[in-house]
Amino acid sequence: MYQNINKELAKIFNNMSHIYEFLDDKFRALAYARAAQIIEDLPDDIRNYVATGKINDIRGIGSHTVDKILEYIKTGKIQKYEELKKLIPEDFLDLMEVPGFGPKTLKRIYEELGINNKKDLIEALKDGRVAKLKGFGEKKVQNMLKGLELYEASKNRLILWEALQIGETLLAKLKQLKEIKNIELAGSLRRRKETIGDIDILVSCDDKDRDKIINYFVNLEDVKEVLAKGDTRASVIIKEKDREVDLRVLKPEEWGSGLQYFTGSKEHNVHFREIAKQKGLKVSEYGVFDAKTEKRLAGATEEEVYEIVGMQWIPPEMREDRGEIELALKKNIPRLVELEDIKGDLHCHSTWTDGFNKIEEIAKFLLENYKYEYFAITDHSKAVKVAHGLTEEDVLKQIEEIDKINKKLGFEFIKKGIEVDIMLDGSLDLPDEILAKLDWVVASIHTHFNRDNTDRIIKAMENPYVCVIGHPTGRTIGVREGYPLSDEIFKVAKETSTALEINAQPLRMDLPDMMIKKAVEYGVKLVISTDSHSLGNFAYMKIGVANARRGWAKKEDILNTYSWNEIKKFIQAKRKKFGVKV
DNA sequence: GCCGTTTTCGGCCCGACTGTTTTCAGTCG
Repeated sequence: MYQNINKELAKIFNNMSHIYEFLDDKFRALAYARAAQIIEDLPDDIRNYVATGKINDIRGIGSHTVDKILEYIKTGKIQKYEELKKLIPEDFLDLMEVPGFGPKTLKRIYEELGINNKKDLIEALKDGRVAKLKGFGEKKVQNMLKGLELYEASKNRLILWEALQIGETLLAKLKQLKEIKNIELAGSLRRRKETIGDIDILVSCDDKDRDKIINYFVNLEDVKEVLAKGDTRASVIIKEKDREVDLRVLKPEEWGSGLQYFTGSKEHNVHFREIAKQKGLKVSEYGVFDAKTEKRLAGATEEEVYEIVGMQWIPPEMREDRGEIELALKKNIPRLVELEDIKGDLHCHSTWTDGFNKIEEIAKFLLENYKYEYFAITDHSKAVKVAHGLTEEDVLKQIEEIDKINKKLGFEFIKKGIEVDIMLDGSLDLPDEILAKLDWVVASIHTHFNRDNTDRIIKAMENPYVCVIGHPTGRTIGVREGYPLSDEIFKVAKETSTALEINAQPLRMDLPDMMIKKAVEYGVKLVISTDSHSLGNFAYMKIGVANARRGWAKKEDILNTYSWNEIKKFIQAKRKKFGVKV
């Protein structure tokens, strides 16, 4: 059992990258930034890669970096980093993340004004000393102060769900302009990252309509402040959450290359362009060109942009440079799961515990608003006292009620389920005789978040009646990190025919994308669930599917894309394996 | 510091905007 060290190591390499930027060694800076990103993205503790020797096969991590990783594992320190830190004021490492505070700017302030901390720097910005430096000026200083203010305010990024709401609202308003030919959300929002910094909107139109569209955008009632406004783009701060929204305006023939470029990720684009370059092509947001003749070869659609570089179109959710480019070159991009594939929601709560709606109400709502074939009521069990969890008797009574409602509906729309609690020792807080009477059993951890919970989850998976592990890592985005888990859980999930949940609550998104990817590699079945506590929550399915796609999950990896009969086979197979009554 | 079907040396994605200039550097995405 271990505490994953990838994050701390990535942070160090990221800081080293900043220091090299400060020292004007931008290519070393780039190399370290890449190494940091790669390490942060690793699905496993880096020590496992060291132990198996796989560390030497990772593209972007060379021998010098490996040496530093080994040094860190052995001593808890990296000598080179300790030396580098002495070359830059401590505060500047964080400051370099602030818009307007680039390495050159900070260095000149340091060298010419002798300022080496954030407090003095703010003072010098305010009293005019910085503005007097050659090449600086009043406006630049104001922008730096503004950047600092914004940085402090937006340290917490928006969660995907909030960003999507904001983005789609703005999209709807812009769509009213008939001059707009194409429109899409771009950036990390289009890739459906779990947290979003800025919101990017892309439109295409004829040249003559550009001004009108940009002016319409910066004058929307949602806009609090205009940061920049040019011929091809505008940046604003919107009132809601003080968020930056960028609008880019493209020509119709540049739509594909522009959308590809502004969707990112940066790492994906850099890799993509490198490959294009090797093939004698030059890619920019304006199109794909022959590097020699400058002849324009593609750009109107994303498909043709990827195709001319010899690749399949890549779904935005995969564009993180995690191997998707290699797949696309081999024309092996999988058909990822889609919202329309989902046949039911297998985790929700009713008024029996902490939900807001009665079971019958939920059933009618889902029949009217979703094309689901089934859904499961999975209220809490008795250990969850704050939610008035169900006792054995309560479960039996709820089964009766569901039977009655199903009879009224004329078919078995509602499946009888439970979200049973996993105790500290891995046992469940309801007996097997009760679980055996239910159609669907979610087992979840709601206590002891500060320990490695691999053992508890494995023990729960070894219960023949547990169908799926709910929100497996227990994380809350921006609030609480998930508890450590070893890869053993994927192995045991596969062996015991237990599914893992992709919980779609906006603050959970649990499993996280990289663990979904790993589960898929292990051949583990997944269930995308909203964990709804009110009718509006069922809409979260959209971001659950998005998260699954970020983990490269296909339709067949997701259990609730199957009919109930097929799901029953999955459940029965597990019970058979454990030799209990099917 | 990384990487290699032209390379173990010499490259490392590309262009717009801003503020400061009067042709450009720095920053950003």
